[in-house]
Amino acid sequence: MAAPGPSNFIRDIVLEDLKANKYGGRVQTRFPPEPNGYLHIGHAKSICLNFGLAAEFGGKTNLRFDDTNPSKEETEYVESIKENVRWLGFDWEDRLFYASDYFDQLHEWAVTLIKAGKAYVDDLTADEIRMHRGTLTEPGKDSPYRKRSVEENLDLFERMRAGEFPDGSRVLRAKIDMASPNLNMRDPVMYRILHAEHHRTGNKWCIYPMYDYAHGESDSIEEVTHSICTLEFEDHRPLYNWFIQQLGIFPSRQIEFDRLNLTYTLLSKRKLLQLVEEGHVSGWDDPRMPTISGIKRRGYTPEAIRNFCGAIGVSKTNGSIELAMLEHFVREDLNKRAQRVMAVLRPLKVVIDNYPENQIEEMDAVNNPEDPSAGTRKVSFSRVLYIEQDDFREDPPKQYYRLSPGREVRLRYGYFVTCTSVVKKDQGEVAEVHCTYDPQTRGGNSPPDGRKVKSTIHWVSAAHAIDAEVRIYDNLFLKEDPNQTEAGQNFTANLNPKSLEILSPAKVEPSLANATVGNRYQFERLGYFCVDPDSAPGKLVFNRTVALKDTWAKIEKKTEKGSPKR
RNA sequence: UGGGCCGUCGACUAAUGGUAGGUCAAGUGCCUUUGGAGCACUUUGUCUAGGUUCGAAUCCUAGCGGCCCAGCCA
Repeated sequence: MAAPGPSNFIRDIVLEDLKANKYGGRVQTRFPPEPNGYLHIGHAKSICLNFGLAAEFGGKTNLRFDDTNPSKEETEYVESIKENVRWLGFDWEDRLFYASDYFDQLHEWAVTLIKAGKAYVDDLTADEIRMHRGTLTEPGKDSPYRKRSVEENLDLFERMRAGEFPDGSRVLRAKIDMASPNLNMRDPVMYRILHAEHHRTGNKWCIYPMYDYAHGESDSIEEVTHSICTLEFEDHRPLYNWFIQQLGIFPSRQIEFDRLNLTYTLLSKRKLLQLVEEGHVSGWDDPRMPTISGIKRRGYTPEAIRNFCGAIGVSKTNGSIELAMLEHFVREDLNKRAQRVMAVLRPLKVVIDNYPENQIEEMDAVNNPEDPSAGTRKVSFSRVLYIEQDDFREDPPKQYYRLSPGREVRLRYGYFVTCTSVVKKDQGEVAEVHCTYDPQTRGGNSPPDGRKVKSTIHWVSAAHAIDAEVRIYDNLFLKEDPNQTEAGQNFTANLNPKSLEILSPAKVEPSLANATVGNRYQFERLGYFCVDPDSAPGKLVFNRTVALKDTWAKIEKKTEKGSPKR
């Protein structure tokens, strides 16, 4: 048993069922992805819910691939899904299942239903079936094949299975009610003919069960007690229950919850696939993608994602979580664990004129103020440094506390420096800044006279810094709801052309020389960054996971409205 | 327009007929060798109208609004 999980209505139901001893005190859940794409943060919500709930009550969670459609499913996807679930920190132990494990049983049950007069082979074309289905407001019409004898149905279904008929020529349908107000009950298709190779069963089958026929039974076979799924399957529940009742098999209880929506992001496997296929992103694991692989590469931690999933709750209202909520949980987690380091993204040369030409000092820097056990390290200080271009303004606006002519600031763990002059390029652009330092402020300590400084900025020693490429990410989409488009456009019209900005060369402190892929750091005053797999020996590539909260950016944005900037 | 589901601060979510609370966001102040972090404080909410009740976010009725369903996809 684990600690109590976050309260929600599904947990309440489980609690009630436990109290009523409904399943002999058992809690069995499952996470049932279709292996037709990569998992995304929305799936993480479901994974946390299913695994979390079972763990809390000493139950088990199965990983089951709902692989009933061979034309869309691939082994690459099952591997990525297994890896992602594991990375998130969950373990299905020996309970890895596939709906395809149940194809024989499902087929046998289909025969049972035919024998009971509850299923029939229909020769209508797909178009004809659609026309017979009726509409939302009008009942459907019975297929002319609905009254076939059991013998004929058995014979035809067997010949479907034997491969006698071409794709699409016949289907097996449940015989329920063509006048049902619930369209799912209007004689739904159970089996279709698909002469396609399945990623696991190969060419054994040329008929494949529909999800609606396979899903409930798969849960039943696994004796899943609480079958948790998203809202759109609510209308399907009566159908799943119908099959279970006709067959007299273990009744799992289906409970539906709202799928995750996140502002500025798309959570649809189909659309994510489109982004990959059309090359709008570099792949399923592009750090701008909301896939587990993408946010992992971006530098998110499993803990942050789990905390997020716990915090957003579970309900049946369809809403959209602000992206800021997700970002909060990465910052919260990384703040505690990420080592601090100094890095300059857009370098501006600073010369400290009164600092001895060949002198180098090793300054002590704290690795993580949130975690004293992380210790300290040395950083080299010298006469020529780089600071952030943003940290200098020749003509500082109100409330800008950083370096500007005549102003003194602290170089973190270095010295107090005062800007004395500026060297410009022909175009008037600032090429370098000259300063003087106060030797009495070594380590960045306040001088004996008690002089205070309004700002502390980061720096790297020009002679010691190493080059790196830094990738800055912004939202992939410009609109809160990427699906909101004008007529004739699709969501790709909302793509943010500036979602990726590459900064190179950035200058980072030399302690980063042996950073390895996946390592996460806080670049002081900038944000959290991690080493990208594109890195190679001597060529570091960092992804910005998320920026630090930026009070100055907020002030600047606010004043920008009223008055022109600068 | 048939059926199903859902409406609580800007966002998400609690309150299970009895004080509308939490998180994020926003704002203010304190603190600070990160304009980070932390701490303190503040603003804003029960879709509407009736009804039941000593008492309603909660129960009932009627409206209004949103989402889903007419794949041989899942």
